[in-house]
Amino acid sequence: MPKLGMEPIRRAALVKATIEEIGAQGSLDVTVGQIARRAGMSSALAHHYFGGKEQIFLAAMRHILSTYSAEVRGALSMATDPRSRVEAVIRAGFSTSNFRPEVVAAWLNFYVLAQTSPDAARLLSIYYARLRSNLCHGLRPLVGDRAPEIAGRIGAMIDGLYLRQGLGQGLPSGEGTIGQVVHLLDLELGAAQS
Amino acid sequence: MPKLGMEPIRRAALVKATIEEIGAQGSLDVTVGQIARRAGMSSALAHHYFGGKEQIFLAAMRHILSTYSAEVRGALSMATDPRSRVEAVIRAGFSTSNFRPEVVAAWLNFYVLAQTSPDAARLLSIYYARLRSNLCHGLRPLVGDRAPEIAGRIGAMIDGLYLRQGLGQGLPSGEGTIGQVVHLLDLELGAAQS
DNA sequence: TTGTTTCTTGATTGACGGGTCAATAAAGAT
DNA sequence: ATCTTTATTGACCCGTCAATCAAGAAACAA
Repeated sequence: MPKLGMEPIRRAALVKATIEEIGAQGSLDVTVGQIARRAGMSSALAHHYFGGKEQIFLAAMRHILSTYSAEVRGALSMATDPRSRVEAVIRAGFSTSNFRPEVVAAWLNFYVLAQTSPDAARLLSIYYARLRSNLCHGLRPLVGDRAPEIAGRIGAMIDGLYLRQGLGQGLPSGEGTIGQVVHLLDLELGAAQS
Repeated sequence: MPKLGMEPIRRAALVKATIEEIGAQGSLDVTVGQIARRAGMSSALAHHYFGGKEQIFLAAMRHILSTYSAEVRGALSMATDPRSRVEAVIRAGFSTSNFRPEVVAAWLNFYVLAQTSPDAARLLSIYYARLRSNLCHGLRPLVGDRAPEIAGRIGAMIDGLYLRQGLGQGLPSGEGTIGQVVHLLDLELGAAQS
């Protein structure tokens, strides 16, 4: 049965299974055995390819982050004016792929992991820096030096809405969630003009 | 050595030790043994008084929530006009006692617990309902029917800033954090007037 | 004194989970 | 044909941890 060149296939399957398992179980405590079973292999093979549980999680996190980055790039490529740039970043953050319950649950899991794992903390800070940079890039032509603080507030609200969604305390419709952030953007732009 | 009437003393010591241990260790995974050792007793005694690990956590969460409620009541008692009522709620949420790293870490822990424990989820929803109610009560005289959605945005930003603080990605000064939310309040009030 | 209740812990149990290892099997290389 | 590399797993080890239990020690009641 052993086919050659299995490594990338197995790694991708494990990353996919990790995200699915977190979402399916709802819990943030998933075992390597559960992930491996969902991916159709033994837990020993998961260890063979990744070395440990934490590295499996980090690989899943990198996958989510790279997907997110690609979506942001795609959305930005269609934006012409600064205002639509900012909206593109917000919409990408709340895109269906990022907003699926299992991905939100994965984010919560990674938040927890970032408390103890320097690698996870580093990845998270990269995400924050990128988000800030993307928002500032669109905001600076509109509000100048006030861009960083406005970006901070928008980012905080995105995180807060994410959290509530993950806890099942958010609004039922995800579209309304985007509207909340866009509303904040409107307020900030209106205040900066005066 | 056994003194009589130890139960309330032991329970309070365990609640205090639970919060301290979460903050001291930084991690969200604390064991009953660590909590009991910090409280100066054996893990068996902790089980004797609380029955299980989850109930220890829930007791600590209830303590934090009741402290928070008392602070909100105290701050509201000194507010006269609606605007200062809203600010009082915001300031109480970011009071030094709620904003200490160990309390923030405890909140993250309870978020995680709420994913699996119905009791924890119930407590969290009570917190959310109270926060919404407190904010709406102050906002309604100012903005009328728009109070609920504005309260939702303010609450989301509070949560988001909490999250960043817990992850060490927030601003160094907690005072600036309050300013962010007050800034949002100003924007919302200004927009509602027009 | 003789129970009885309250407090307290060391020792133990049982389960779970991450990680390792030897062994097996296929595919290619020499 | 033999050797090496890659793939794969079942079985096992070891540590951790929640929860239990039996027993001891102090205060109190009879």
